[in-house]
Amino acid sequence: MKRIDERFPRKERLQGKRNFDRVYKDGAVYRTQHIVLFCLRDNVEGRKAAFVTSKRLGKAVRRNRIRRRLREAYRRFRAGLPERVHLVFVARSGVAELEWEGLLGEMGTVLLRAGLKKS
RNA sequence: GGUGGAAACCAGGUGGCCGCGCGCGGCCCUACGGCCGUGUCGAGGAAAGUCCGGGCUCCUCAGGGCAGGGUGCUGGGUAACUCCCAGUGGGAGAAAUCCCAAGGAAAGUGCCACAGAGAACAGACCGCCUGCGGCGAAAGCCGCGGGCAAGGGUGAAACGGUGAGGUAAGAGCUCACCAGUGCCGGCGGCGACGCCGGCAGCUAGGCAAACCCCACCCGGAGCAAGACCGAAUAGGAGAGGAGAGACGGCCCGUCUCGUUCCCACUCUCGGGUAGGUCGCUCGAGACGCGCGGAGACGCGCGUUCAAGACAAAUGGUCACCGCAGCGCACGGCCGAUUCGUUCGGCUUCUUCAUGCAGCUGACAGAACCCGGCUUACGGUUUCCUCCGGCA
RNA sequence: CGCGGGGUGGUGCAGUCUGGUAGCACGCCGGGCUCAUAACCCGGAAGUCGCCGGUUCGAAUCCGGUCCCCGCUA
Repeated sequence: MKRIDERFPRKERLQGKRNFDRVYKDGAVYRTQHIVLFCLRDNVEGRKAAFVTSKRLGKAVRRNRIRRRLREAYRRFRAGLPERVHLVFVARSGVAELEWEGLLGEMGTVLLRAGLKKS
């Protein structure tokens, strides 16, 4: 079996306030129960993603854990995504209680809805 | 076994698979960077709150004062502290032990509600005693005046306590003892202070976490400090300045021609935004040993380099093992029973001792770096206090 | 990183500086007025003063600690 590329290097992280603002302003929005996805495909450089955990989700330890799990889940789908797309994943309350399989499933769902992934 | 208290320590482990950051090595490469390999490498005791104290950096700098703020028993530790250690004096407790912003109220100002007669150079309601007058058989009562502060009552607090003398009744009015205050002396201690002796006066309220006084300390900002590199656009400074003149503006000139400057163009320079790099981790460092000290801590020697992110890395997932608790089963005990069994309850003690792919596992994430404080929180060990039982 | 403001009946606020009585409005409850409702009139209940300590005879108030909420600068 061919090993799939599950890496997520630093340069694929979305950084800088202006990039975020652009995705929030011009990007399309897709929601599931625990994830909100902002997605911008027009006129962007590279494939970049970011994960947002607001203070409402808990203190720093809890937010870090949520963000790390989201990133791990994203890694599983990264290779099948388009080359030019900016993504911002926003965690909603309840993600922390989600099982790993459930989180993977939800990540797949939200990417499917955004049309970034074939079923 | 319980109970209360004090210290010290730990912060589950191992291994796959997939990732992230950093360092090192190699290869590719103009460079940014990419790929591969590799590592005693990669969160905490509080990384937290940001309550103190420093280092570091910049600003202002001739020195000082005032204002403002902080601290407040003594001695020591420290780079420094509001911290720590050792003591002193108070307080809590049966004890182990713990707690205390603990200078000054005979510098000044202010406050002390309600109650109460009186609350700050005390006061006289009831009361006690007494002189005179009146009434009355008397006890006594009434009126006017005087003496007193023992007793009652109020209050958080009422101007020493007990006893004796004294007196009309009383009172530190006098005396003895005690408590407390001030002063002097001696002894011990570096000192706070303690102990002892003497003298004085006769009692002097509390609150300075009220204003304040006294002593000591404090310049301001903060790593988004600060340093360097530096697009695009606009603007600034300087240099060059061809060609055309039918054609920009201005000046000289009637016009033509011509010239200077501006503009345009080219080049250079400096400031500087976005952005990037540095600051950024070797430091009051960590560990070990020895010495000094009662301790905080200090000194010496040796070894060692152990996170550096920036919409913010240090993880995700699976398996096994360990510890503690819980649950269930089994076992044990008790009760009921149709006495094969089945059902229900308990499993708190003693001895022996078993299983489960069972469940649960605390507080919490570095953001320039240290020293503290405070708060959150799971567990282990040791020592001590008191209580109960057994020997 | 550095600061500021706030927490008091159900709600919104006074009172805190200068310590002794917690007050106002709306709402709520009961009664009256009305055929009835509103308005109006009368009466009433309701507050661990965020929490924990300390100072004081006495603390919402003074002091220290702590928790939460809101906001500001870069």
